[in-house]
Amino acid sequence: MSTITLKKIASILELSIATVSKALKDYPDISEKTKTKVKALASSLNYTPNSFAQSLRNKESKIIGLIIPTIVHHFFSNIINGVIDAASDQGYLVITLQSNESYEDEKNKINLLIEKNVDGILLSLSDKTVNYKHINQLIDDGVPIVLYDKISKSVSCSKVIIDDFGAAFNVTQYLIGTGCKKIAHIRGPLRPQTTIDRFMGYKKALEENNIPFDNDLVYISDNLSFHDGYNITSQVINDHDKVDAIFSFTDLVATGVLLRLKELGIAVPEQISVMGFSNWFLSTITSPTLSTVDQPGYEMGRKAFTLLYNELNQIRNGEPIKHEIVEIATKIIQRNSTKKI
Amino acid sequence: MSTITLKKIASILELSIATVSKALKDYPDISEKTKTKVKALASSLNYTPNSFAQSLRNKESKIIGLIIPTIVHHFFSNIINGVIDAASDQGYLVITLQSNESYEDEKNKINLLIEKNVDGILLSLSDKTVNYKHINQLIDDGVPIVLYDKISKSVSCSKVIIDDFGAAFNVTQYLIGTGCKKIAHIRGPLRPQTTIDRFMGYKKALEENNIPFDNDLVYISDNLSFHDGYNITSQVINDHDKVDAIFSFTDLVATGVLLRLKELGIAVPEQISVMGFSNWFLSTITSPTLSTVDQPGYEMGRKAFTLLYNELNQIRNGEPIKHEIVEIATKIIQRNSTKKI
DNA sequence: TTGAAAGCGCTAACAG
DNA sequence: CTGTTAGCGCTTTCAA
Repeated sequence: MSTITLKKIASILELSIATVSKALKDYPDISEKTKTKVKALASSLNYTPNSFAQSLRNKESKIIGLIIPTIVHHFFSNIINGVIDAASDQGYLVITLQSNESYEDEKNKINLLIEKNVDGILLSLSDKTVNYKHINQLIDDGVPIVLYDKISKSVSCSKVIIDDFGAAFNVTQYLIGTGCKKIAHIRGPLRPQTTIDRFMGYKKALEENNIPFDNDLVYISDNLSFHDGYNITSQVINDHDKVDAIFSFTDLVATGVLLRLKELGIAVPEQISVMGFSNWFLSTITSPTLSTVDQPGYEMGRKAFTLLYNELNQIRNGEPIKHEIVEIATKIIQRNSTKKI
Repeated sequence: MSTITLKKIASILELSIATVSKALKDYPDISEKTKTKVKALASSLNYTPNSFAQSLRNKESKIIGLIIPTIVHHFFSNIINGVIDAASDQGYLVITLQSNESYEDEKNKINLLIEKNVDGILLSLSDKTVNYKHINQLIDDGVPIVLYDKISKSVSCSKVIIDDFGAAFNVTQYLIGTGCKKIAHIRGPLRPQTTIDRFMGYKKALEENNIPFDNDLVYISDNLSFHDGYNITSQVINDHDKVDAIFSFTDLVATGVLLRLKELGIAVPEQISVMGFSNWFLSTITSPTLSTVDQPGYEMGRKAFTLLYNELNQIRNGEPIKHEIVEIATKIIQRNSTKKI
């Protein structure tokens, strides 16, 4: 494909490059006649502007970077999908990179993106990231950035988060509403804010319902795995009498809970209600199907892009940049592992 | 960030832009002294070359496009991951786009990528794509493209495929080896080559073992869904006596099979063996766990990029372009839904 | 060993 | 209404 350039079109039509350029962009100061002539030739020649030249002039690439902790992951896949869709609605393309929950990777991937002159970055902090110099550096350099899902309060930029606290609060409230009184909680590792918030929501709901919080009913799953759920369930049953609900901070772990309970001959939900979190696909095919919390990843992705897009526009218009923090609401998906109200 | 350019560095050091450029790239005709001086300043100023200018000169973006039928999908996520990893090993970044299994989307997304001047494209054909003009156009235009997973024989370019025929053949052979004699097959829709190949592999293995092929034992799942598996199992049991194995062309459907068999009180694998295909995560948490075929998505992604990269190099070196067709081997994952040999 | 100059393809201010 | 010109930041040839 001997590439078509404005120059080529100009020379064929015996016009100047500038005129051709303007004609193609419908500048008002070009006659209709030339416009149609130029456009006709351009489209028949299958002209596409050279994006490098455009970017070089306009100082924008119409490409954004997306750094995701783990690509092979249902929730994050949905986020990727939402970001790509929302971006493409505005004519943006997205370069995706994976941080592998590693601080080093996170820094390196950010650099790669910066070197490619992306217009902005969408980032979910890795679990291991504890200092935010690299992020603050970006912000100081004027690179628009929005944090999604795993964020930090000590970084000043736009953010999109799931309302984990509220979600866990509602779940616990809901379990209590179905008559549960002794609710165990399987929480995640101590670090990420999300698992902290879910734990706090659980605790708060107990308190508001005058159920004394018992720390012995809280178990930690470090691996977020099916087996953790399985093993912890054995412990729960061993340690306590009359537990009537287990609220797991993620579906996969809850799936392990379900299996272990079935093996132990404990009826779900009659004897023990089981609640997951995330609404992964697999929660629809366990037996019984798993009640859970829908985390709208797709919507989160869309929203994250939108916030970035807003900042991009503010910059373009020379307006002051307004950071925005958006909480995405979750909703309880009631299936067969919990009692009806 | 008042961006640092070669010009700026040059003026600070009172050198010419050309010298600075060459010093940074270790040209042999620059003195060590200036080189170190230039490099020191550049790194202290945090200089990163403007990628647009570079691309404009070098006519390459070091970005490739990846068109994926469905982003939220375990197998495809793995492919994305493999592509991104392999690309980043060679300093390439990847823009991901989704075709939604739509012919129109496929064409549009390709255009977006072309407009961004990506160096090459990785594409899995949508199920609805029946004519290949747009692809052949690309190839004629000299855009390197490699097809992965869902390919077409009528397009002449590099390709990476799963050996579906061989995989299904091996599965069937394996089932026969465990003593199964009346093996039902749940196949996918008529169109995509993958489901055809799996069906053909099944058939061939029966023939080679002198088991007469019976078309009544072949069922079609149109939705690739859990419920299809569930419902078809009812039919299978209803239609036939003594079926001793059900080989489903995908895990999700097999999961439905397992549930229905359990409900019917049919022991797996004692009475009926169940075999899936794809080794999705969910096959590890069914009960019993599901024997299946591992489709190495990650490896496929890596390989697809590698083929593209090879072509890119051939072009750069002015060599003739060699198309390569690679078949990725699968392996049987033996779990508890089939009898041991 | 260094630098001047041309040019990649496009845009936009300005002149005619 | 059209064209000239300068310049975005970089690379590379050729001259000094």
